[in-house]
Amino acid sequence: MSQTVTDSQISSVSEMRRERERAEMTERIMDVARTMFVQDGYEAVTLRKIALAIEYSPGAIYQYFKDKQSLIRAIILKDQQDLRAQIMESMLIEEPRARLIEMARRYAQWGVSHPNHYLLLLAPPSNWARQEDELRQGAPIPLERETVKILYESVKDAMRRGIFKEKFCDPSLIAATMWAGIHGVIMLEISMTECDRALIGDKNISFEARFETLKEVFLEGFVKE
Amino acid sequence: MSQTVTDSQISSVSEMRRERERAEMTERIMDVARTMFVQDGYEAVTLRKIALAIEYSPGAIYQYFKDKQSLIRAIILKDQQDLRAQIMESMLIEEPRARLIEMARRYAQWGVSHPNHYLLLLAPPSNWARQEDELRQGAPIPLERETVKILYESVKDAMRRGIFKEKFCDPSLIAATMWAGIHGVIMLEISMTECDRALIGDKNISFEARFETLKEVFLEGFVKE
DNA sequence: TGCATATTATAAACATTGTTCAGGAGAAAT
DNA sequence: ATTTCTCCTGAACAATGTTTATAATATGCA
Repeated sequence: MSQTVTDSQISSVSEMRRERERAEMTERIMDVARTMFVQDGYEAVTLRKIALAIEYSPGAIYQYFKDKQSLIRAIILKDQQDLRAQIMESMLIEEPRARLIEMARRYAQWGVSHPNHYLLLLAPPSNWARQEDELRQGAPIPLERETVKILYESVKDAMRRGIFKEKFCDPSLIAATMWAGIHGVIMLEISMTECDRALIGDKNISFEARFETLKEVFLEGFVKE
Repeated sequence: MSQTVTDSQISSVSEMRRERERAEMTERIMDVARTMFVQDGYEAVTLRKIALAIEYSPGAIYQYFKDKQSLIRAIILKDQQDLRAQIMESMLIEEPRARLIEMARRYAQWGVSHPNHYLLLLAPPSNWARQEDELRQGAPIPLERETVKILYESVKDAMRRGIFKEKFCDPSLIAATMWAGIHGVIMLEISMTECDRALIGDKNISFEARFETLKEVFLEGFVKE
């Protein structure tokens, strides 16, 4: 019944143990599922395979997760705390340009090293029902989207300090465009095959080179001087 | 047996009719499937639903398409001839900057108006086996990727005419970065929900505004003067 | 025409998914 | 000791893509 909700009134001691064992089991399922997911993507995470790996029956999983979608979401959500932490670290940088660059770099690097996570976030299967929470007005920002918010705030901050050319006066537009560029570079790296790359020039362009170029363009395009 | 291969030796007249009826049936299946696909994405295209719509049994479809994946690929491939034609039209523009801008605009507009096609191209389900043809060296460029090639050629042409700043000397890098940006803008439009948009600023930013901003940045960043 | 052959559609099955549910086995609480 | 609650299982269900034996039909040819 109570899925992720931790009952605040914990009385007896055995109840605490149950709660702990439940958490352990939840984590165990997630770990097994994560391995499959990271390796082979969403379809590879089969409830029966998980059940086999943890030596339980398929139905048992439903006591810990509402359905397959929730399970994957839980995994991604957890892994994204790492992303959020990484992004947050770049907030320590004072100089607005350097901070934005660092944020972008960390974001891109996370995306490239978590391709399946990233793909599922940006292009979820069309049969995924939207979570109701996300639609509700005034709901807390879903963790998986918070990083975008942070980027936006940093852009606003940078604009306040007047580093952008005057013609770019809308922080939302700047942030959106920056995000679009970064996202594109990530996708280029994630889902482009050797064949695709050949089309665009024989040379082996590294991810870093592409990121550097994007950085240059955005600096020359957005930033003063 | 012979799937898409049209036998070159057509002798009798009735054989021609069969061939024609076969083509008609193929198209009929594709049309029904396309409607579902455009509306609700890949998972919505159910062989049984198609069979119901065309009033045949599910198995019948397998005489016209190897499997579901081939069917969808055929649909996308066909629709992309339209994209290719659109892109090609911008080749008429002589002035390299204007041509690149026009190409980008047409590409982006196609993507936005064919979201499911676009998503499937850029982020195919992880269980999709790569077609062997695409891997083969020296194979003809798959139609779905040809547009990227055209973009690349136009960038090379523009560079030959010296419109880019000297620091950007690799056409592949420029093309890749441009494509990344355009792709990002498309994805922003396609797979961003109202909730996501709210995070990045309250205003309702239109797709056109985002495209314009990207154009500005790239012009200021890449192009001389 | 009559027969052989090739094409095509069907119905039924199969395998694999996610998911549900009745019931049982224990532990916990009383 | 009895009740209650939690957890797990095994079997089932529904929906999917896909295969196959079989029947129907059309074609080609004598």
